[in-house]
Amino acid sequence: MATDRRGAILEGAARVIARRGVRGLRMEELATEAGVSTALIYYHFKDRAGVLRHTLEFISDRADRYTSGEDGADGDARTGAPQDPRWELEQSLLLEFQDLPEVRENSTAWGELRASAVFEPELRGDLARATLSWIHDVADLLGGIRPTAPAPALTASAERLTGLLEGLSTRWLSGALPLPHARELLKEAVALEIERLSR
Amino acid sequence: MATDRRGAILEGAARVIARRGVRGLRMEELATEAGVSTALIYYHFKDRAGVLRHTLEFISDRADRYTSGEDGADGDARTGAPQDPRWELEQSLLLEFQDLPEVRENSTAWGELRASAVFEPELRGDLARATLSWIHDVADLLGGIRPTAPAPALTASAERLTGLLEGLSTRWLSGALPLPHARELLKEAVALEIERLSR
DNA sequence: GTCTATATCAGGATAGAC
DNA sequence: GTCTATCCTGATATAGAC
Repeated sequence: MATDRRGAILEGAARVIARRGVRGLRMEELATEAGVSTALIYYHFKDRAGVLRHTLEFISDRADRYTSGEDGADGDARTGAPQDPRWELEQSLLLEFQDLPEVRENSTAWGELRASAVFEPELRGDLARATLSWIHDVADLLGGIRPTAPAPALTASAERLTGLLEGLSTRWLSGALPLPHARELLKEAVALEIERLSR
Repeated sequence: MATDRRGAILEGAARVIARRGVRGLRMEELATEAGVSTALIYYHFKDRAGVLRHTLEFISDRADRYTSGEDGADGDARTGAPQDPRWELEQSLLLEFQDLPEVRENSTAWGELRASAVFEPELRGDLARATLSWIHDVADLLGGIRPTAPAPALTASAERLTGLLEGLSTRWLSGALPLPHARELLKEAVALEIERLSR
């Protein structure tokens, strides 16, 4: 749980970003949040942009962790038993729609980074890499469900599902879409894509 | 084309926001862009927040205008002839994926607005209203294609399509998704939803 | 209505001690 | 590695002349 200062700063940054947004991140508020001085932040991360970059990395690692089931909500991961692939896909997508602090932080920060990348090209590289690997993972899960579907079709489905997820997520976080409804919409989309891949 | 200063400021603000984002809008850059002094901006709009409010209003009015076909890309709107409903639906969605300055400006500003609403609850009201009416319009178009589909199913499809559109739009604007590919993905999603509604 | 200053201040960044 | 203190840029906003 990061007793080291560096880790504490990153965790603090994730919380502050979730609260204020990337553009609302103030070095001093972050210092207070993490219980350190501003100078220490600069010592570890060079400048504000450095904080942002490393926080993005930190967040996507964390998302990988909870997405790949190590601490799945149902504890099913403890049994080494192979999961139903469709159930696994749904879970991995629906995990993003939970009202838990860590999930909310990740979603918020992710949305912020995505939105910031529109104006800050230096963020795009990492973001593109993370997105690509996410799409790839989802395509793999789809491939587990429809082994005969051609790769490009799997990728396209994964792009739509993850794109929809991002769109709905922002609506959720901005209070425009209740969580259960978001989950319903996404589940139905999964059903449609799976059906499509069997043709 | 707004020869008056006030209009020039709003047009300039739309351009600057598209370039720098809502949070990157600097009063001085706006002044230069619009060819006026900063003092004049404050004279007309009171403060930075005032500029933002009026610009967003300006932008959503403009989006209504081009979305409702007055200057459709093909000029088909001049003939009073009833359009093919599916073609009409695709057009109205794909209009958001064009690399024209005005469209880019509107999409960018809309994305910014949506992202800002996550942290600024006072923006949520207008945004929710606009979103709802958009969803309603799309559901109507879907109803024109599948007249027998029940209303809730139409709404759900419209929510998914508009949600996907927003998600893909941000990816496009952040350089993660080429425009033609975004269009393909969206078209296929339309096809899937229409097919679904016929069951 | 519009401009040329300029006051004011927040916040990013650094120096230097420990 | 970490802190205290402080500098200084850049951005909002205002005063006052025309």
